[in-house]
Amino acid sequence: MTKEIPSRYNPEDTEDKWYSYWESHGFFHSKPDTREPYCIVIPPPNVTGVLHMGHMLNNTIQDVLVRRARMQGKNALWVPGTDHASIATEAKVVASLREKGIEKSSLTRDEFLRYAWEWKEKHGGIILQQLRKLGASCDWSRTKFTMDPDMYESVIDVFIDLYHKGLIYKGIRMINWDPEALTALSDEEVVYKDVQSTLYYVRYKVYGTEDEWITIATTRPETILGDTAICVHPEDERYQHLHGRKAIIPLIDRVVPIITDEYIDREFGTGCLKVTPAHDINDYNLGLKHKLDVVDIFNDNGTLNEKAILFVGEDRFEVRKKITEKLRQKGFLVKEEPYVNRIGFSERTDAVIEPRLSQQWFLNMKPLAKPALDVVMNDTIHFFPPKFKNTYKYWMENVKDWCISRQLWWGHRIPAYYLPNREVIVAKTPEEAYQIALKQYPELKDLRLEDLQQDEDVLDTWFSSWLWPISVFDGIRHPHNPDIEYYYPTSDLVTAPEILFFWVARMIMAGLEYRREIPFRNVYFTGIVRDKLGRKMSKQLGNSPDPIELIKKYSADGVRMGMLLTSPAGNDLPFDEALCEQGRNFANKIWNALRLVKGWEMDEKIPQPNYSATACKWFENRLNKSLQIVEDHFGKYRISDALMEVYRLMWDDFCSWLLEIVKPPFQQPIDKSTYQSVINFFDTLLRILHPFMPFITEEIWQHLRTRAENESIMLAPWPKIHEVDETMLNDFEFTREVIVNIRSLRQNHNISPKKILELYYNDSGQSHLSPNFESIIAKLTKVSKIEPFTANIENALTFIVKSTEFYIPAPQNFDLENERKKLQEELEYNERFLSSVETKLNNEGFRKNASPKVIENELRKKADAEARIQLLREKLDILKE
RNA sequence: AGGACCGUAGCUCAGGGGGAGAGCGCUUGCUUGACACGCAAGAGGUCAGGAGUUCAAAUCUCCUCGGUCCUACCA
Repeated sequence: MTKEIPSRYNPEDTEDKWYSYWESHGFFHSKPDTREPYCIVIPPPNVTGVLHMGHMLNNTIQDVLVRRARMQGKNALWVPGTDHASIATEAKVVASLREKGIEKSSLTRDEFLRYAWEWKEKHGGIILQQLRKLGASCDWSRTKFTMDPDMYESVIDVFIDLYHKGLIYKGIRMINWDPEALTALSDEEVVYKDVQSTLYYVRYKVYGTEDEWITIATTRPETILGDTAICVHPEDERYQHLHGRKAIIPLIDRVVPIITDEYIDREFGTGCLKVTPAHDINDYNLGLKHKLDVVDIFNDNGTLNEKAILFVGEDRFEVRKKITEKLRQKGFLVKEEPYVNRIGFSERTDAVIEPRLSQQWFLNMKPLAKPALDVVMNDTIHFFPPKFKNTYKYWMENVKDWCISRQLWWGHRIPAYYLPNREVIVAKTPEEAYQIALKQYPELKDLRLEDLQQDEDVLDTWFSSWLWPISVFDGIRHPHNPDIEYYYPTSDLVTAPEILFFWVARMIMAGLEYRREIPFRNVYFTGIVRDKLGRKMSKQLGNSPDPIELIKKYSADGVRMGMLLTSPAGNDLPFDEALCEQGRNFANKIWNALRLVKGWEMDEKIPQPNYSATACKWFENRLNKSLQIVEDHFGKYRISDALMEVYRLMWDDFCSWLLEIVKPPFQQPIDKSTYQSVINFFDTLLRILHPFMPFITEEIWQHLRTRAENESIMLAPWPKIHEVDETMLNDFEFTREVIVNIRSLRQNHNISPKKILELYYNDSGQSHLSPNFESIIAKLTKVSKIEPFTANIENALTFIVKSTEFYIPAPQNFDLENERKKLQEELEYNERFLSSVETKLNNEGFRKNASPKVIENELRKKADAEARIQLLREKLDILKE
């Protein structure tokens, strides 16, 4: 009748078994129906990626939310997918081609893309495969990729639409150039680091003088070749005489104006700035303002071009060394000093970013940002934790236009077509562009389709991810299809605060622009996973454990629990393997609880003992109390707190208390009523635990009762909360304290656990000992009788719970001195406590201002303390004799 | 430089004006007929420091010190 239960839980086999069971039965699949929808779209990981600890955390949380929603009877859908990560993927493909001896430059665009797709098919699915190991209940039939044909088309449609709305434009701007990847980067893709460098002081001769000089300070002497001005502060007394004059650039002898601007910091260096509008954003702005020439001296790859005159074809860092030497030789270098400055690096290639003037496509963000700011500030979208609203607000109010073009091949190619007359047409296909061109420019009579040249660039990856919650349901191309209308807006988004602007903000903008509706109701920001030293886990540092190895060691359930336990929303998560160990231990504990319960033999004839009946009633209430707490935690997205509550309920209340109370003596059967209650409780506990530890809960749930084929705990209903009888809980708490005291006395006085004792209590006050609980005390502490005491008992061990005094006649000589000491300490503590309460009560201000409830509470504290003090004194008196 | 958040037990964190909490770790004792990945009992805190508001402050306000993160970037 019962399946054989192995003595040891084997997670590896079990987890694979249940995952394929769930998947093959289509339990993850969702389609629109009449139920309330619950939907999460996965933050799409890179196709190039492998699972790291950040993913583990993020996806575990999503799975918890989805599984719970599913059990709550909602139509739950978790949409998986990946993004194409243009820079990272292209870099990987280029590298792998190079290993084969193929240079990207020798390939046509189409040839290269064939290789890229090949690479994607081979390596792109790893991370989604790994998510299955974690137990992720994604609807795999809906797996999306940002370059799927429908997704691709959505991106192109949006580009065209925004272009026609006048929000997308092409312009020359100072952008962040990655000379290694040979592409522009957005501001968000640049990471600044402190770098030890040198500040070079270089003197320029003042034009028209024999020996008059002006000295500037720079960290980039190589850019001297692109200088088009020298700038000083208009009020700087040192340079008044130079206003309106000119200076000669060393080595190349170009004559440039000396201009004045209040932008200059007089304190820095010499208070004199060389201006290179082509290679520095601030200089560029100065150049615009003062109408300076722009001399761009760099090639795409960071080497110098012929405009530099000197060092043509050499790398910028080589040139820095060489020009410094040359300036020194010719007496232009006045001094060098060490200097720490912040330098931008490419997030992807780690190359030093070159600020560069370039023609790029931009998206005007201001009109999109305003409504997106409002929905967050007025809590239409909730942020957890809410502190991120501040950061969001700041960014949205200071939003800059988004550079959306990238000089790459892997990605969504910009649908812009250039005509021979250098005009540009934005259209979905070359044919369409051709037709428009004919209409728009009748003068181009001989225009042929082949004359149109499509823009070479692709779009920033985020320009596809920002549509994710809409495009995964094909809601851009078909705004009224059943999926988008049913699942959108999605429920929760779980992501890292690092991509608040990259992604979250932009999704909100896109949602409002294309659906007139928010994309999700709640955003849960996870913490950043750090190592024990507080460093962010990263591939570069090599301080991140391999999640798959962790799962092998501790089981997926164990790792999930480890991730969840200390991860309050938005806080950093200092990861420690010990947490996974704790998860594994917990799994072992539940497993053994199953073995215990299923090992019992049930006998319908025997009556239910009083202790079991009472314990079951208590546990029923305890369970509901916990459910209330868990519900509250979930409502606040406090997942780790919710799990901890369940953990303690299962381990402490269920295993350590309930099971120990109802456990029948060795090889004796258990009564039917208790047995059924315990099985019911166990069933409920497993259901509450299932979202956190899906695998072992399924395994045990299937063992617990005979289940039909097609049944799964995944689909079992989330327990309903019933009312809680607080008196019951208080009574049990009192009982528990009595039991702990007795156990403690046994240990402190070396009384064998097997020795039978007697327990007497002082019945004079209002006793807190409820008769129903006496049988529990008797069972768990091996006392033979529990009675009110009548006469003084000599040689008794005593303890006090609330204001009831308990006596245990000592079976042997106990440590009198020790006992006296403990009583004395307790007495002193109580006296101190009483005096603090009395001070408060005697304070007239307190009696006048405090609420009656508080005063009543203080009076009760006083009465309790007085009673305890009296009892302690009496006991001490007896012991002194 | 500007802003946000945070300093509570050895560690990681809850709590948020009226009796200091949890998990892990630690100590002690246990072959307790489910579990040593365990059972039981314990120890451990001037709630960072200072001032103020209040009858009452870990909690509210201000200052100091320390930490984390975000934004901007000075040649």
